[in-house]
Amino acid sequence: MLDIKFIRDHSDIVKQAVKQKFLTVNIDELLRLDSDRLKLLAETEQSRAQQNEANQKFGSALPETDRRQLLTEMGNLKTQLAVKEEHLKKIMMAWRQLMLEVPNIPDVSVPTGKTDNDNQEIKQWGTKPQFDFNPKNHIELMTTASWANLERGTKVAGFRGYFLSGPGATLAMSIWQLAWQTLITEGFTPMLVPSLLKREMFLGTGYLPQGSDDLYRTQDDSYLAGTAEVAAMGYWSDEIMPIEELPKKMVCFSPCFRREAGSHGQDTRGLIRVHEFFKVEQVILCTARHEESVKWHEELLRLSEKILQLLELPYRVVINASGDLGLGQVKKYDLEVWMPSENRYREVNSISYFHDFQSRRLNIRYRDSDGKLQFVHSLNATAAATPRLLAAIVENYQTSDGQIKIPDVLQSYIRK
RNA sequence: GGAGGGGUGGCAGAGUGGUCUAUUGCACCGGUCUUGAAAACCGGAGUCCGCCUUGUGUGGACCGUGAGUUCGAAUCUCACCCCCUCCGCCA
Repeated sequence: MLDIKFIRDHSDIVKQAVKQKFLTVNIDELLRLDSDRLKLLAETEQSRAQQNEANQKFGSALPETDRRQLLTEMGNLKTQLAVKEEHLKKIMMAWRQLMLEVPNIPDVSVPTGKTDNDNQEIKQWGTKPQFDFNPKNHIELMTTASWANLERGTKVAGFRGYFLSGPGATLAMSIWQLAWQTLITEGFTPMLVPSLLKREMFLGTGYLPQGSDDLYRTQDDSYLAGTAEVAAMGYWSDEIMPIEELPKKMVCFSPCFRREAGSHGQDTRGLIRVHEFFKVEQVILCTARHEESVKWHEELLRLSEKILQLLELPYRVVINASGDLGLGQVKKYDLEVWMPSENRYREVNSISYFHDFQSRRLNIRYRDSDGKLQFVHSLNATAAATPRLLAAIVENYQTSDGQIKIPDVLQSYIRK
């Protein structure tokens, strides 16, 4: 959510952001509603002031005739007030709805473009493996070695279901461990967070109202989170954080659920796109300065890269195009790992910052050195998501006889 | 799933229709006293929104949330959420 004052004063910038993100939010309509809202607000508040004044008189001793007259006057006032309040309530509902749809402003360094085709590559790291044979894809490699079982997966869980077993299962856990330990060493607080969450947490983080197709909802109207970020942010909602807590760096582990509603035709087999996976996620809350956000954004990029580097996986860094940004994101880097079987890079990490877009919705604040309340800035980044990352490892570490080497850095997490 | 008790400021906790500008205590900030501190005493404090003459200004809202009754609700009614105690079921 943006500050309505900012929207009023910089409607051109906001409209530009709507265009850049290829959204359809009527900012002029919002501004119209807003001025109606303020006008009605002033009127109802004036009526209430009269009401309060009359209440003072009722509290004191009053001659019976005066009391009668006042009762009649207040009865009329009540009727008028009820009409205004009803009107105000309608306007407020429409206003809130629109406010939730207003996107955050992309940073100037974000390339304008509609899809991930317009993402801008800024770096490549590592050496793509050279095979003197036709590299197999992760599905063939893993099912042959009984590291994964997709038939059982779909039998039990349905479309996009999977089992990991044997070394495949153990390796997945070792990847979590690698990310987990690496980030704890970097000063992150480890957290296991819930995934079954209240609706308001999704509104607060910007996944609702527009993303409802991508979320699983329960019969109790709670939702399954697609990332630990939702719970980690919700943890601090409606709180005033002691300034000493900032920057708050959290490393969170959780199962992640995604309906993938808009991508039924894509990656229909294998472990790249699944409904249920596990992720180690980095979340940072920092003080409300753009330079702070940028600093921690670069730091998150460094840490996410570090994990891929430890795994010695060839990858590239891209800046996401404006149309590929989420509603609240100011800027996002994706890390894409080289997939030999596809001869292309695939996204495994994304690293974003939001300024106060999320904290304003979730009401997460701190008191600055002047004693003023400020909304914190928030950022988050993937550290390691399995099984997608596992699939990348398997493909890059395959040998000519269909075996899979274990990355050196994971050896210590594995018994044999 | 059943029964009961609760939710009031940073914390504790009073308030059962108007005199509430929410009692009081603790913690906090300022002052008096003191060489300094403590104690004592005096005083002050919240958040959000609006308005203008931008001030030590002014109006409104905030007692879990939302509706309702009323001229008027922390207080009465209803629904929901959350917490506690006990019972049942279960990992």
